[in-house]
Amino acid sequence: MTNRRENILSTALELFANEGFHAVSTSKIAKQAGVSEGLIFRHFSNKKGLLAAIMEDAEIRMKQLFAPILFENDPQAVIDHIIQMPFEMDQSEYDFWKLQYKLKWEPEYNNPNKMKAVMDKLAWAFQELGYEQPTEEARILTLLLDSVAISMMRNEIADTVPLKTLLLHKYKS
Amino acid sequence: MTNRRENILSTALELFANEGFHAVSTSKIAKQAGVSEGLIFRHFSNKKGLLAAIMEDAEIRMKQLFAPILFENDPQAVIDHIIQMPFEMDQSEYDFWKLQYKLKWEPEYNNPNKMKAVMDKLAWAFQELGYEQPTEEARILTLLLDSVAISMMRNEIADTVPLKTLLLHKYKS
DNA sequence: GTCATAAGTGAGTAATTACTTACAAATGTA
DNA sequence: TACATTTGTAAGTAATTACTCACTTATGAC
Repeated sequence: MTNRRENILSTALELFANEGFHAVSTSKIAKQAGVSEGLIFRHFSNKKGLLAAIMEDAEIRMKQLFAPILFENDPQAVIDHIIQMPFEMDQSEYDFWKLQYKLKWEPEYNNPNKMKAVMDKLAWAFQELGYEQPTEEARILTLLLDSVAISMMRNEIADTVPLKTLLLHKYKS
Repeated sequence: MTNRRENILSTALELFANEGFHAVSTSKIAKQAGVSEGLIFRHFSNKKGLLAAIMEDAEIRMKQLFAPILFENDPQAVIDHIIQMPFEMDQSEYDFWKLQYKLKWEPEYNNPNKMKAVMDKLAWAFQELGYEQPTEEARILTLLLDSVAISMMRNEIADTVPLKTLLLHKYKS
């Protein structure tokens, strides 16, 4: 038998990401996951608890994703790696990222400190490479790449290759 | 007597922007606006109709905001003007912009073509100034400035001055 | 002043909401 | 085998939802 708990988590992720937390009812999640509605509350106690469980999984995944960057000690490689991230994002990960970015609009889930380690590493890289304002450069690049990722998920960018090429070129030492 | 229709529109804008369309009930809007719930449906027929009315007002305002840029014919002034926009955004306009950006997550309200004229003008400016990939440059700058605006509204940027200065410097011919 | 129209209310409505509870089936452990 | 625990269900619940309806009040045109 398929793990029903996982089933609930993944269909809730899909629905929350695409329709929004408040727009999706527990009854709808249960139907789409093929389980009884009560089971959601057995496993997660709350609708918010369900979201919290999804976000806990997400936090682990985020740390895994950014770990290679934090361990990199070639500054140019740090920058290149970060630039490439949105372009390497797989379609199957869209729901995951959509939910992350959407929840940034809910103050209780928006935690900019989650990205602080990455920002600091980027600032270090810019400083190593002799940029005059490494902190601001790091902020600009992370902000830009967030926007790029979001825009890609919305299919607003027909051909992403020239964008990626230009960005890598702009940040080439 | 204060115009009750306007009252509904402005409190709905505030609530939709800060809590989300689905998270806010018509009963809550009515209470906060100090009107009967029925009046909302007299004026806007639907909850969605209320949102549509807000968005119609918004479209007019957006056009007014971007008009000066579209009429500008000094390419460097176009770029400078666009860069400065998020930094000149007043706190009183936050709800307006929050709603615009939030609704981009709902496919039926996300219309990238709304910004096409501005993007084209920016691309023209970059071309005039001899940039090698004006289209991509325009895309990058608009994406970045969206992210900057959003980040500012979330109070994630303590001091915006160095950011603005650096951006103007980066795009100085 | 008269009368049509617009603006506004308050008490409804059926449907849906998140969540509970009593119970059954499955699973692990000795 | 026996039995405790976990996993699962179906049928509830009270509260809230978007929306309607019968009615009153205000406004403007003549």
